[in-house]
Amino acid sequence: MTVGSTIYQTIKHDIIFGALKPGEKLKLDMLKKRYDASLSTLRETLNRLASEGFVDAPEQRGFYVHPISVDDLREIANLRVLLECHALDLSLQKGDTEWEGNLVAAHHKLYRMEQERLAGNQTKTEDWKRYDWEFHFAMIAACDSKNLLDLHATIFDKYLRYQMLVLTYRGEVAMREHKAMLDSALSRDAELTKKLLAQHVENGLIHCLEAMDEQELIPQR
Amino acid sequence: MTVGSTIYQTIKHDIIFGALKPGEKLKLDMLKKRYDASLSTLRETLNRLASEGFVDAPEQRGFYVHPISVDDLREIANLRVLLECHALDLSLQKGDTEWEGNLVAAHHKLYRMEQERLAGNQTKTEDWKRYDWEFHFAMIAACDSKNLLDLHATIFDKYLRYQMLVLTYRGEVAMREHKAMLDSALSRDAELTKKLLAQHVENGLIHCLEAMDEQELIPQR
DNA sequence: CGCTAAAATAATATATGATATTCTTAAGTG
DNA sequence: CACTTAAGAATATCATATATTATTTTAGCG
Repeated sequence: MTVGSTIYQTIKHDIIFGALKPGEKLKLDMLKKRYDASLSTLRETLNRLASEGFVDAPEQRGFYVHPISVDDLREIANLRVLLECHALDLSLQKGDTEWEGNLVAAHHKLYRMEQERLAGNQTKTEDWKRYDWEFHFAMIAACDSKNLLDLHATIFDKYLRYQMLVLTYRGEVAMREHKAMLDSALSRDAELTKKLLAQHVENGLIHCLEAMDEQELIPQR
Repeated sequence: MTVGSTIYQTIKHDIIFGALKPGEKLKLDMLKKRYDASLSTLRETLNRLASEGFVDAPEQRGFYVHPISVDDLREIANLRVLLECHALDLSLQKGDTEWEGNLVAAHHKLYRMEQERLAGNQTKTEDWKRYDWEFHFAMIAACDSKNLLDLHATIFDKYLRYQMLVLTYRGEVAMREHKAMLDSALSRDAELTKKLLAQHVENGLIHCLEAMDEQELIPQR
């Protein structure tokens, strides 16, 4: 698929980065114009997104961007910790030197981006988030379980949507957390790395919840 | 959707229960005749199943039933333990009397079915597996995380496909395991219940691996 | 004037046929 | 025997048509 996979990525991207808003009705007619694809292709895409949970598809009533809620965010943060910690365990056991190299590289790129943001350059948000993803992925890449990596990637994206929603930047703190995780991972201290990761996500969650509260973005359920 | 969701369930069922074999090519023409649905509906269905991992959809080359492998089974068993144990933790914390009632009921139905099988009645395999699912689901039903339950349900189904593949029956042993889990869950002993569950799945895994080996069903990767 | 029911409208789910592209296979060539 | 080419098969995409179901509007009634 060329058209299909393109549309899929585009719509998923638009949901994650908020161009398509939580709860928004996805009328096929509108999508057709907006993404310039045929009905069939669009419906295939929406079905995939529905089964991943980015889109709701109540019977006979079309498609909606999956709504947000505090509970949903909490669940997702918990699942991210669960899956990523488990993957970390495996990855720190199995990772070889090649893995270490990729990890160091991924961290370096993320670090550069974080520096830039600290210096005041708030552009390139998507690049920054991509580097963040690539770093976390590099950490668990050696876990050697495709099933696990797939589940994690989806949950990560769902978590990312909430982060993008409130666009909160934790600056130097998150930067230090990333560095600490890199170090503990390289020294193969799984327990410490998992603890740091859990805190990292937990801190992000708190930040996110506060911002959602301030911006009055959200129903409790 | 009536046609759509029906076809979805049917094809998923046929994959899990082996009517559609691992690695089998799913030609649209063939599916059209077999399930009596239109191309568009079928493609929507296959896209959903692909995103859940029951079907592979390599670009431009149609659809295939996701192949089996020893590694895949191992990954899935591990993920089932991870997700179900986590959900157990939450569920034992939060479950109320209503939950206990449903759990006892689910166990009773499973127990009856297991008795019947022990007595030699090997029919109703699908009912038996449904009761097994309902029991495990009842255990974690109070975890209060839709995201978690969804992930678990999918992993459970993938695990089930392997079980159906080798059709091994662990008889009295599995029966005792279920009873032990019921008791420890009702007494809210999360650690014990998790331990029992991990063993339960691990035992099933071993059984499955042995049977796969005997039946020469499988490539290592 | 507010409410319910009927009618009109809009949108979805499904099916079909058409076309361009791509994959697969078989045949032929060097 | 490897490689290229040509034929055939299958897929991906699109446009269109229709039945069914939601939603909105309108009209009628209390």
